[in-house]
Amino acid sequence: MKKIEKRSNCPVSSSLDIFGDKWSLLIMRDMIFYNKSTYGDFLKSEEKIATNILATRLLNLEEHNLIEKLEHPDSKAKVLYKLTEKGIDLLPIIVEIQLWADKYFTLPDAIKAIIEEGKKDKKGFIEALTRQLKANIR
Amino acid sequence: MKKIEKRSNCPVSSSLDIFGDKWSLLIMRDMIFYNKSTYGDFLKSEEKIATNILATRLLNLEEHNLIEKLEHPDSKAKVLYKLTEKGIDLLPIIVEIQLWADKYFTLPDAIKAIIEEGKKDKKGFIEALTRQLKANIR
DNA sequence: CAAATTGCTTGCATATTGCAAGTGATTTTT
DNA sequence: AAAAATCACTTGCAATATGCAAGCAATTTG
Repeated sequence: MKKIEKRSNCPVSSSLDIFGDKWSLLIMRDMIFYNKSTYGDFLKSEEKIATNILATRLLNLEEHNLIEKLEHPDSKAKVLYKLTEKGIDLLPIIVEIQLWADKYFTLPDAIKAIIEEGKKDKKGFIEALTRQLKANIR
Repeated sequence: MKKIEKRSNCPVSSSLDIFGDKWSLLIMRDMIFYNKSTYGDFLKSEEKIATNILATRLLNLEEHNLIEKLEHPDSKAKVLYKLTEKGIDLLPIIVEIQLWADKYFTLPDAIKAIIEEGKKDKKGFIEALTRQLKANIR
């Protein structure tokens, strides 16, 4: 599969060993904020991930238990990718990235609207969304 | 130099376009938490970044104004890399990564000690360290 | 003033990413 | 029930990024 080498015991380094690439957090964003759950959903994202890269990233996320691969209830042809608690717990990181970007980039209004809640009440927003997402996986 | 293509207007995507690789946040960690400021300092880090990679990452961070390259006060042979406000503002992201790692990895005690403060009073810790770092760049 | 240090650059091997075109298993359409 | 479309990938190959080792010019140190 993949060679997973841990560069050090530093928490930042160890975390980046798992999701420190250009795509993993975008997949997690898709699942957390846009409820995407199938291979096709991810392929349709604005950033246009290549299909083979998507496959390897999904595998990696699954191996590290950030997501789970399940049978899709609607069809045998589909696969359901589902967030785990460990994956949902990346939300605070993603929110902080959004807030940083909000401070230093000019963002489209549609996106600013999504961020607005986290800006006004970060803790509350993260807690509420986390609770909602975790309720969904039980 | 480098081809910088913005994949989309998504804040997460745009941010990852800048620091979404395996090394950039480690350099920022070194500057924020360990007061590293020279090329040699970064090379000495536990993760053993290759010298050419370090050079390109520093250039990239500088181009995006996360760090500044200045004359070193002690010696003309040295270069001083200094955090900018934009760079210091990555601290909340790094702290959230540390807290996530603390939850899901077994970390060495020495590192747990550093994280402990952020765990007990995240907001206070981030604010205090941010203030301190920003005081240093004026 | 020779040796060491500092901050890189250069060349080359290996690994990762990206693109385009399949493929086989289902599912939908006719 | 056959044909077409959808779905989740895989495969081959080119382009790019990473990693390793050596080299180098400008200081600085002994």
